[in-house]
Amino acid sequence: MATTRLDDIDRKILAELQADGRMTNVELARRVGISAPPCLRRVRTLEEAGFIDGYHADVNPRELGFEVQVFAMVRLQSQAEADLSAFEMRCREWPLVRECHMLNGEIDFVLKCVAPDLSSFQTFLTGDLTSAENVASVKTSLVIRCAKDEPGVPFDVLEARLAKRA
Amino acid sequence: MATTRLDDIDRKILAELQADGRMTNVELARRVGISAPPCLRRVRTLEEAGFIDGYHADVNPRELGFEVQVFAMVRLQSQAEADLSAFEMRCREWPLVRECHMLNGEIDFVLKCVAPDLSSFQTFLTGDLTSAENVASVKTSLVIRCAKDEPGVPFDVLEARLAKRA
DNA sequence: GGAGGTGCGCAATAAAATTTCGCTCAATCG
DNA sequence: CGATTGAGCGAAATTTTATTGCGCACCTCC
Repeated sequence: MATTRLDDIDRKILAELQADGRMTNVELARRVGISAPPCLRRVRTLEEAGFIDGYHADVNPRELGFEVQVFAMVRLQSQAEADLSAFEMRCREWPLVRECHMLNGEIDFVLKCVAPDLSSFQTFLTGDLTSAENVASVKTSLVIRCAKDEPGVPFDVLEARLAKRA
Repeated sequence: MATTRLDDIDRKILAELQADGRMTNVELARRVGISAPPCLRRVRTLEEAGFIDGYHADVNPRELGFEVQVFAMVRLQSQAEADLSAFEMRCREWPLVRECHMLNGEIDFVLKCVAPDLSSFQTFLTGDLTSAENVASVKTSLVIRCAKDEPGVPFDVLEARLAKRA
């Protein structure tokens, strides 16, 4: 496997586990059409090879009192690598920042943040983010609602591409 | 539980499953300090009550040939509810769009997209997104790198708040 | 101070995960 | 060609987990 690409069964495994990460190995094996032992071996291999980075429960922030979700568009004064890295490090330390992506173009970073309420977020925004070293500007937008949230891979697109190549 | 809030054990369960969604119930029970049967009952209850929306394997898009990730900032011509909904519906149908959030402010939606390569993305951008009905403008930014990606709830913040209130 | 409700844990059972091992297929090598 | 070797499968056996069925303890509210 180290040398080869994934086969159909591997891709099915990934698709199934992406859709339901708690599926039992027995059920998974049944769905992809092999028996349990080789199925488990494949899953382990996929994990070790980095195709699967981990498994997580989707915990609903709103239900736990994090009513506010915000996207923050950040521009820095310096885009030198050391300064970019320094900013990323701060983002990792701020618990309200859940995602931090470096972008090309005029915006340097987009952050996805959560907060219990608007006032908590404002405190973070003015006290931490905007006032952090090297931050030139921050534009924020509240999330009004989420129409789709399915991180990961569109396996239907992947299969279509492979079919074409074949 | 239907009436009450979560207790310490419930929050620990959520934190553990957010961190590792495939943990066995036996291990989970050990970590939160109760025996396996009541632990499993609590997990089921949390699932049914909507605190846990699901479980997913993190499948690495790059490893599967989706080299390009893009944030797209979309503005519509009409923000009437029917038009907003119509746009959201299209996003749900586009497999390259993995997330779609409605925002306040001048940008109406932010989309997180993936694609096998730049050319595929451009095809989608010009052929589907930009040319979709009611779309006024789309600004895109390539993701250069991701410094943090931990969707969900910052349980440390949650615990700190609860401690204060107590 | 008992009835009803909530939630725990022990014990038993069912199911799943994991290990072991022999088989098959196919590519490779004499 | 036929033997050899490696990869990968699956049946069977074993170890762990998940799940069910109770009974007990602890509250709360009459």
